[in-house]
Amino acid sequence: MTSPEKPDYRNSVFLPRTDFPMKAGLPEKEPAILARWQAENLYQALRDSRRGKEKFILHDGPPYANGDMHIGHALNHILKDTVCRTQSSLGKDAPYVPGWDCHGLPIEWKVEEKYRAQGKNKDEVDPVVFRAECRAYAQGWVNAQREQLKRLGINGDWDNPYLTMDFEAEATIVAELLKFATTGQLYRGSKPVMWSPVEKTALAEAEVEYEDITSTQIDVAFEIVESPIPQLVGAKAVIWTTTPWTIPVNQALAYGPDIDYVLVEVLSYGQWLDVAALERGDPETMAARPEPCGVGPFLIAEKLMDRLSIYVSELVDATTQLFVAGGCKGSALAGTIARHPMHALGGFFARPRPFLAGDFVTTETGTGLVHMAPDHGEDDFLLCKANGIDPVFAVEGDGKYRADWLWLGGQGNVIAPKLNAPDGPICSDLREAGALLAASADYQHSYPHSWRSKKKVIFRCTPQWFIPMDKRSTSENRWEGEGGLVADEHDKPMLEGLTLRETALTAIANTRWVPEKGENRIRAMVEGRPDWVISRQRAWGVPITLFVNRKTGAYLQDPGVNARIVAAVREKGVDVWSADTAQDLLGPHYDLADYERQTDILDVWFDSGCTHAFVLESGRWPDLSWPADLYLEGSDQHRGWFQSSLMESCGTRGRAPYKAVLTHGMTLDSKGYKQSKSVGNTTDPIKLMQTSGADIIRLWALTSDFTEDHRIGDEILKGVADQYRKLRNTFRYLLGALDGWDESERLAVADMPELERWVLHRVAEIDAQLRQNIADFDFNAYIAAVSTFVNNDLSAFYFDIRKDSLYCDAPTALKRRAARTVLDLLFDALTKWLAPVLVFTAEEVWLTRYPDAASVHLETFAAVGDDWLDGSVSHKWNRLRELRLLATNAIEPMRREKLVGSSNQVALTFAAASAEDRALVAGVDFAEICIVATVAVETAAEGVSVTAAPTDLPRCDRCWRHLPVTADTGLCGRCAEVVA
RNA sequence: GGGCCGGUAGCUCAGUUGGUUAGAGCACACGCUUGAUAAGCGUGGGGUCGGAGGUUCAAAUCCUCCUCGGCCCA
Repeated sequence: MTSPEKPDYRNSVFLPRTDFPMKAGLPEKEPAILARWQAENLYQALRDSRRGKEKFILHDGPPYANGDMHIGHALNHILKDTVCRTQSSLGKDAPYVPGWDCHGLPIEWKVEEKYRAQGKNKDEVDPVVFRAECRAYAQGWVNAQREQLKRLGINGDWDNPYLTMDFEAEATIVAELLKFATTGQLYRGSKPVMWSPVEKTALAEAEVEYEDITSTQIDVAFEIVESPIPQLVGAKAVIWTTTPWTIPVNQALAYGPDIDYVLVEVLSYGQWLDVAALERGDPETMAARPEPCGVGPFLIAEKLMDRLSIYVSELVDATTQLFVAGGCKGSALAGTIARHPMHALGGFFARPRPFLAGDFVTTETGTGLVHMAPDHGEDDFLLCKANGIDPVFAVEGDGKYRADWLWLGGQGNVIAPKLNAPDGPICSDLREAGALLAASADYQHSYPHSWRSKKKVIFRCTPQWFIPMDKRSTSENRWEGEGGLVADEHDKPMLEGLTLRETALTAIANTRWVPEKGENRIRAMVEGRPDWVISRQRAWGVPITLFVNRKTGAYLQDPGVNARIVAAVREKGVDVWSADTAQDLLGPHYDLADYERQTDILDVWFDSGCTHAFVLESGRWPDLSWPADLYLEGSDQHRGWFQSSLMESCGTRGRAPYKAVLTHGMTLDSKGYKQSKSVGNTTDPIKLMQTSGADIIRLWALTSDFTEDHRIGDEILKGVADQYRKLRNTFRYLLGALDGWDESERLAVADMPELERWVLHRVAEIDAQLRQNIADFDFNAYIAAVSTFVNNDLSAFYFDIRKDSLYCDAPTALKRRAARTVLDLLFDALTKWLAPVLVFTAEEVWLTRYPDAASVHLETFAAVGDDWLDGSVSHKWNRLRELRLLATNAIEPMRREKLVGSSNQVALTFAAASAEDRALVAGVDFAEICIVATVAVETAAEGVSVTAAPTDLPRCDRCWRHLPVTADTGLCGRCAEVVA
């Protein structure tokens, strides 16, 4: 109860007043702000306001147009948006043209799925119709993701995004491919791919699933016909396989160079044999040694020789004994040659089967010797290729051996259990040839199956188009077309005699990688990568528009034909590459009958590798230019887009299409595990926008260390929301304290108290730091700097001290005017600093203060006054804050003992040995700084200490400070004047 | 299985070329304020720096191994 005689001075106090609510309500508010931006065309307005300014070109890596935005997309786009917005805050022109990757298998799949649901087979559908469906499907997801990204507050040219399926883009991709063709940087080779004999098509890894099956395992003897080790000649190398059907395509044997091998004789003595004595070389036993029994001797890994005993006893009789007649390291087997069990058939089967050293050979299963069919295995293919052995394409697309194959020609299917069975044709023939040591249909293992037909798939070599990594460029095949020469210090055309790999490695060295470790990663990958396979046997993509001469096997290189093809694609899209149009595209000088029109399409990575050409260089987006200042994607893109773009650009322009590359890590769940829908540990940004708001997600993205893998989860988001609330309340306080602000209040810095000058000094310091953080793309440090400033310097210190002046001083008081001037400057600085991060909240704050103003996002950072940085003020106030800490520490025990409540009730005694400290405290209103009643300064013998006691002074009824007051009014002198 | 990257309070992050007792913010606990009030201020507890070994006068920091997790590849 207020006593009646005491007037209530509440209404004479200038308390903060604002409509800006403490509770954000972002999910409702953000869409309204978005609508406003859309209505005023913020993106275009920003371009207009930065016209002619220094550019910063971030080139958007295209997400795949398939499915809703997930947290990884959200993070990636928030970072891109923050980069553009912060660059824009510095006054640069930082356009952002978003794009999508639209071709490729996953989309094709979804469309096929739809057909299957209708009981239709993809093969029955006209490719033109099929591609139109794919196009529509991709466009649908482009539209969906576009809305989701807009909702996140990403500022971009959403009305004019780039799509890799635009006819213009498709034409550019074809043109880029033809540049590789023109410079001789394409060749047709072959490579084993996953192949489904049922669907008669190549499969991608994602189309394959693994199932447990039981296969026939066989052990086969290959007779050695030549070897640097004479004892080996005539011996039988034992191999083991679970795919008997690959034996008719065998071309070599592989051994492990470090594996120990033994030559094992099989003795049939018919009675007990002292093997130990034999191995000792005991002469008596040796003399009585029986002749080998006719099978063997066998070459096998020492560790696996027990395997022999399993079946030799069956082959000969139960009394066999194994005798190790010699041994060697695998490396000694180099130069050894065997012959195929079916060598008698002649031709292919009569060729020598060399022993090759393979690192992949282990002694975990089998015999330590591996039969090599380069047609049907990755390891086999690479090892044979390195030794000059090419695939023979004996198995056709339907899984049958080709008709002219000497052994089993026209038979198959190779995945049929019957063909591979122990009593099937392969085993029977091998048995007859005396080469089959064992066969049993009992090997259980996991084996790839087609995701659709559920049938087994095989590895099968098929012809593919490649871009060579190590072919030396020559003057006649260097590309010097448009875009080839760019004025840039790093730019060097692909030099005479350099390979694509060398050019790319140089480009990597000339690129800024953020964080730096990204450079290691991509360099290692480029150093080790094989030739780029650019062909796919698919429908939804950009065709490999090559005509191959049926006689010479060379692809046609005619600028006129190429120009016609590019023009046709530009006009009509990829459908224009068809059998019907082929002759027209070839033109009158060539006869289609002489040429094989390629029907493969391009790897979608080639598409994405061309975006720099289509988007930056084409002029279609006049705000953009080539090369990009920055590419910004997840660290997985070192293998993906960063590399495809690098290869494409190096092959055609001799340098990278980017000056710098920023990578972010993957977003994991709260425990650090990978997010996956099936585990159910995903965080859905779309839901989060509906419950918490986009600004919360944005703040999360930037407070995490996004350069590494980072986490998201409820607890983390709660912390982010707390941090958001602190920032929001700071704005609320600023708005409230600046209520009724009038320009006439503004005071020059020189007229301000030192406390205000200290705040401005801090603003200047932070401004400099933030600019550095922007240059480093270190947004984590950026937010931390702003947050710490708000918490420590403002909320806990400056605001707390200045409440008295703001609430109780007369509006004309210089101190209050100085404080309000600084609050105004702080409002300006903070709003603009946070605008690139809390894009919605900053706008809400800005428009609350300036309802008729244009968007805060058109602004640049607040100008820092020349006179703000002040080292001596900074030094002095840093010390004062240390001394203030002693004061708060001294007050705390009194509070606990209930001697005082508010610090205003405290009388401090400051004792210091240092005259400097004493002068410092005496030279300022230290009571005001500590928010206490009085401060007495004393000289101490040593050190510095602060003691606290309750003050005797009465409380002013208006300002609540303990001061001398006039008895009748209950007011201190200051308040009496203000009230009067 | 291979290459690369990472593990610092409950959470998010700092931690210079090795150099005092490893820091900040948030959260938590306690207290103050009740004129920023579903706010603000103060004080406090909390870490064998993933584990083990090594180098060194000295290790979160350098080396080796192990472990957990991630990306890419096989």
